[in-house]
Amino acid sequence: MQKSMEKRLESAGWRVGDAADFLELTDEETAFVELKLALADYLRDIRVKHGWTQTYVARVISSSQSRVAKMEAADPSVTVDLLVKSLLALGASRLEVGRVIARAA
Amino acid sequence: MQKSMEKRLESAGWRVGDAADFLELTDEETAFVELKLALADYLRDIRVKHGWTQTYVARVISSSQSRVAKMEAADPSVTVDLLVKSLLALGASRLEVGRVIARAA
DNA sequence: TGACAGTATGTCAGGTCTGATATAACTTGA
DNA sequence: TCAAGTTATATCAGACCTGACATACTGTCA
Repeated sequence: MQKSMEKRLESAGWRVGDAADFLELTDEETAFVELKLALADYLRDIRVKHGWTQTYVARVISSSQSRVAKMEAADPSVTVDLLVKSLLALGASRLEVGRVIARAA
Repeated sequence: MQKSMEKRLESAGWRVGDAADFLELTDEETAFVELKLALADYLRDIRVKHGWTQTYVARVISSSQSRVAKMEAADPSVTVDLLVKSLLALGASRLEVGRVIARAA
């Protein structure tokens, strides 16, 4: 695993220390977090591409600015459900969502 | 929308009546439910293909038989998170999950 | 430097989801 | 038909997630 990914995982609220510590994450857990990170990144991409603020996005998806920030950070308190619903609310298609998830890790 | 899909949505706990009632479901909501149904169907496919019982799957994913049944029925009380985690626990890859979601509605 | 817009982080009450349990319904073979 | 195996449905306490709010941080412009 690359350092950059470890950093993302850490800031996403997952402890990633030395090799021994890292073994605490099973393959499934890693896959799940990466999947969440992919959705989170995509959410930010869409927002930035359109020049929207987190506050604006929050209004569109009936949430709050702070939660949008947490979503983009793939915070552990954010579910895949919320990410997917948000993406759909912002106009992304089911096909798009699937492709984002399927993108090679 | 086909009758068969309306039936799936209904049994998944979503009210689908006449045309007017149907309008209560927004496009996003429909896309989200269909996404869940796709994951649910895939979970059942994997299980049946391997000849596993719901009880066995429950043990593998550290859950209960009743919840596996609800998952396969795409019950409203089941989240996408749970479906995705379960699929990953059963050996499905992130790529596979993405493809299932992306499959044309 | 200050003021401002935007983003990040911490907290929490209320609502939702989860595994577990009980039990009903369905299938299949003898 | 009965019994055993499997799946479906109902319920609930405890765990978790959510939007909202407060506040801190960051960048930018004058």
